[in-house]
Amino acid sequence: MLTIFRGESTHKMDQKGRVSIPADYRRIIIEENAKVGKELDQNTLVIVFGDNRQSHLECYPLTLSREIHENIKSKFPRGTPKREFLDNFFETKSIAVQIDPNGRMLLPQHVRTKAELGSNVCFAGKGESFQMWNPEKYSQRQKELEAMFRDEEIISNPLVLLE
Amino acid sequence: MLTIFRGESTHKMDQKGRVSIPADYRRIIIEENAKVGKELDQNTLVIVFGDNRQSHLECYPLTLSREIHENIKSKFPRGTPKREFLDNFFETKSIAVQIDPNGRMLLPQHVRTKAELGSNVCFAGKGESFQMWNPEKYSQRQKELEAMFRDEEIISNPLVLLE
DNA sequence: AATTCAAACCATTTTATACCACTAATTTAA
DNA sequence: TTAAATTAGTGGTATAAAATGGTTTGAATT
Repeated sequence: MLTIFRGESTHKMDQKGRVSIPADYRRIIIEENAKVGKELDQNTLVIVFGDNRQSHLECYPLTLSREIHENIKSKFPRGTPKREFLDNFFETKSIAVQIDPNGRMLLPQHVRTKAELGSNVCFAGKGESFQMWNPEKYSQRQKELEAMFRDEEIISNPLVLLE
Repeated sequence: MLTIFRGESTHKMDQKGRVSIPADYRRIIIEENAKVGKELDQNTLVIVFGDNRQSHLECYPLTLSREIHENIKSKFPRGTPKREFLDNFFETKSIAVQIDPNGRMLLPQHVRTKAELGSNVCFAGKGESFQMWNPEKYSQRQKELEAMFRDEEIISNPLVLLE
């Protein structure tokens, strides 16, 4: 089984804020969460909505959420500005949601508003996490990404960047 | 594990000073307190209002309150200025409140006054603790935080801070 | 005895969760 | 390769829980 979030897809969100989680993402989340323990948390995922520099939602299993938390704690002493900033970004500006029996999650209103989500939501796998986007914002971001390396370097194949 | 205070929300406070504690925070508090023992203390939480450098309330379960207390005792000998300062900050300028059968806490008048709390209270999860804020003060602080790293470093994603 | 404040109780609104049903797509097995 | 079975995605409804407002009781204070 691949523990890599892959691919892009669009799902419906209803008025109550319910969205189906792509089935393969769901499997990865459950499988990852199993490593952490606690049966109760088994179908939990963490969603970071962050501050105004980000217009999408960043989603990950408890394993990665915990890794980030531990990183923050060990690298930045309590009371320092960076610590406060990071705690705020990754903990205050985030939520934990449950996967319901139908494989959906329920996004609270303030999160939907923050990410400008309407009746359609784009999912994008990003390896160890996945993202949720407003479809327009998403294709906009895609264009930006494509343009980003078009001019300076002529890249026939992005693999060259890995050299 | 899910014992991390997360997210932000706003709750009403009535004239008597009663505020609902976000349900997930409540669960974490109870779960944490269970580690300490004493059935009586099961639904107690500690609120530090501190001195004038802080305009919010810092709230945590008995486990953390105890940990802080032990830390102070072991690191600063009785009679030293630092010891006096810390005792004053974390013990004198704090209260222990109960969670009532409806999931609310009752804030005494002097604490409400100190934190400038009116009919709306902002809750902000901070990992091992959570905070309560006057909504205006809160959004003001948020702006400050966001500005804090905008100019000096170009951060497309705060994760780079973790490298 | 009157006043104040905390605690308990009760009721309503809102929101989240569970439950059920349908369709489409995919997989499995005959 | 088709029919049956399963899984995915979606919508609606019923139920439970959370948030909050109000009233009453009880203890402590003046």
